[in-house]
Amino acid sequence: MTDTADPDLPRGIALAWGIAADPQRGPKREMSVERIVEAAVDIADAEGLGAVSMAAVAARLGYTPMSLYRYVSAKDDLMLLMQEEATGVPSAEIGATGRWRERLEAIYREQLQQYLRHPWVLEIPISGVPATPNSAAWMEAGLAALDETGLSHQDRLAVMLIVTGSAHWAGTIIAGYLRLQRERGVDEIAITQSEDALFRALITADAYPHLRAAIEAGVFLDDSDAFGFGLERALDGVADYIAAVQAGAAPPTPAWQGLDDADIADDKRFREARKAVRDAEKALRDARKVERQAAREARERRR
Amino acid sequence: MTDTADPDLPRGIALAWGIAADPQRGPKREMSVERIVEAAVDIADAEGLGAVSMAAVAARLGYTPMSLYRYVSAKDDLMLLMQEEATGVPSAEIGATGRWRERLEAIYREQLQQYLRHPWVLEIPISGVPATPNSAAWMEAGLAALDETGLSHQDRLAVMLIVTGSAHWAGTIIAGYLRLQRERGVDEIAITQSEDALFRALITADAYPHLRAAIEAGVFLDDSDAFGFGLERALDGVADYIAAVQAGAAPPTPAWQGLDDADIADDKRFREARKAVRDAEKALRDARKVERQAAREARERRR
DNA sequence: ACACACTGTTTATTACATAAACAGTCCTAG
DNA sequence: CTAGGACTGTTTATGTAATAAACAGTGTGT
Repeated sequence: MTDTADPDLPRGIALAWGIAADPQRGPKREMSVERIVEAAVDIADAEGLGAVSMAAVAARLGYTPMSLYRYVSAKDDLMLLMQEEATGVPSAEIGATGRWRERLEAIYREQLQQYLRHPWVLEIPISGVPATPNSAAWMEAGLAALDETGLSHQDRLAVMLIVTGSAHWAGTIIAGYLRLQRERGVDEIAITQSEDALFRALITADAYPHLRAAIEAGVFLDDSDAFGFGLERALDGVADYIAAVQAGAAPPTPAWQGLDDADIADDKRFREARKAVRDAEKALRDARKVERQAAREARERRR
Repeated sequence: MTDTADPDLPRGIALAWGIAADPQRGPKREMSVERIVEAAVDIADAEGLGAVSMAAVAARLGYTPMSLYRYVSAKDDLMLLMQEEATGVPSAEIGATGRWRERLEAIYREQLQQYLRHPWVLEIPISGVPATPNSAAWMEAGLAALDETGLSHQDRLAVMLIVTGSAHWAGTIIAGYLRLQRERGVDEIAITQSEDALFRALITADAYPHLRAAIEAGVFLDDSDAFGFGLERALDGVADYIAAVQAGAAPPTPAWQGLDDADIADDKRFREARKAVRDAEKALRDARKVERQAAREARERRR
């Protein structure tokens, strides 16, 4: 990794892509960007984004606050790397099985899961499409799923915007409830009940007749998956649209000109690197399998 | 306004509903909650939420920072009131004209407009359904529009969640671009172009074939309304659903089994499995990094 | 071998929320 | 009609941030 980093590339993005220049002289580094990010993510997972201060991260690693700035140019930089770490990559299964709809649903579920595992990601402001490897991987997975539909590239992107938006929205609301639970130290039922009570006290039938009727019907005590409902309706609509396009209503831009890595596919080092990626994918797949198994068993044990 | 405020009602919410007790003795008040909120909103509109400090608000009104605490119990309180102010109420036309679909579209448009007028609202974390008069008014307008559909109250709420979620998501992304424009002092075209260039440099066809193809097709230079597309698909799906319900068909409500590992997060074996997954993810990320590096070098060597 | 790029540390500055104590104002109970 | 005290806006103080600047030690390429 001796590249001269692009001078106009934001430092955080360069780090995320692993194309930041590493220093050659001077004393050995004791820390690493990875360890710093890991510590920061641990803190955020445990105590929220607000608890992530440079001092707290440094303390967790046993250093002084200022030392972190040798690795990360500013807190914003650290946040981008934390986001990238928490975003993760889509599971390999998504790319393998099923039709476009199932695959998009799987992406939604996995993204939502990531948001609930790391709810603080939702607090980081979005500035344009994130130009990092992991977020690109999610987009890639979605576009691959939509390949069979024959939609235009524009439409595919718009559909992916629905999926990621749904996950983001669901994550935002659900994480809000989970935060309330944690803050007040009570369970979900207590929260919904006190919320319902508050509404009953404030929402009068004369000022808000329809909302009041909904409250009376107990909608705020209901725990059905309203977000899943929303996604299903949206995908129904997408299916309609695809059918219409395929019936010849709108112009489907033919989308698939072959990939151009053919020119380096015979390069030895590249082939090795590619094989390593496949192996790593397999290892991840296996680890996820074990995780699911452990989750099942833990639930079993709980009962 | 001499009500004894509910003791268990959060002060901010009491203020929002105008049922907070006003003091009876002592010197005349020079300020008012309204003026404070107005000043705070002005600052946030002009310079972002980050610029709203107690000191800044006080300065704008010509007072010292601490004086605000006589009117607002804490900054969180002020934020809730700012949010309520910025949320506003739906325009009168929405309740008067059109079928459910047009009315929901109008709500979406107005909500999005509010978000773009006051983008800082999107930075305020959501905790449960906001129990304030103005947000209740938006919900009321939506439920009223859905009255004619004959859907269950649960379904109506779920549909409203789609509409508000769409506005929120669109606002989040668009506001992100507007912020970039303001920060860098350039126009929209410059932003999308530099973003497109960044993508072209980072997204390779071998690692992200579909995404690369989309970039080649110019999707990131395209300025069509992808969010409007998303809402229309979703409402298409809602229309299908309404038709199915009215035809008496059993509505398909898919129930995914729990996403929440929260209940077993303290299980030792599960935690270990989860850590293994994270390690595997990291290994994959590293392998991908090496692969990209190898691809770059292979191309270099080829020349 | 030595200059100097680099390390982690120390110290200082600035900005913020808010607690506590204060002096002046004016309502209301006696 | 007056005194007590509730209430006003202010001053001062405390604790927590991010990060700039200067520092003394370390190891590498020339």
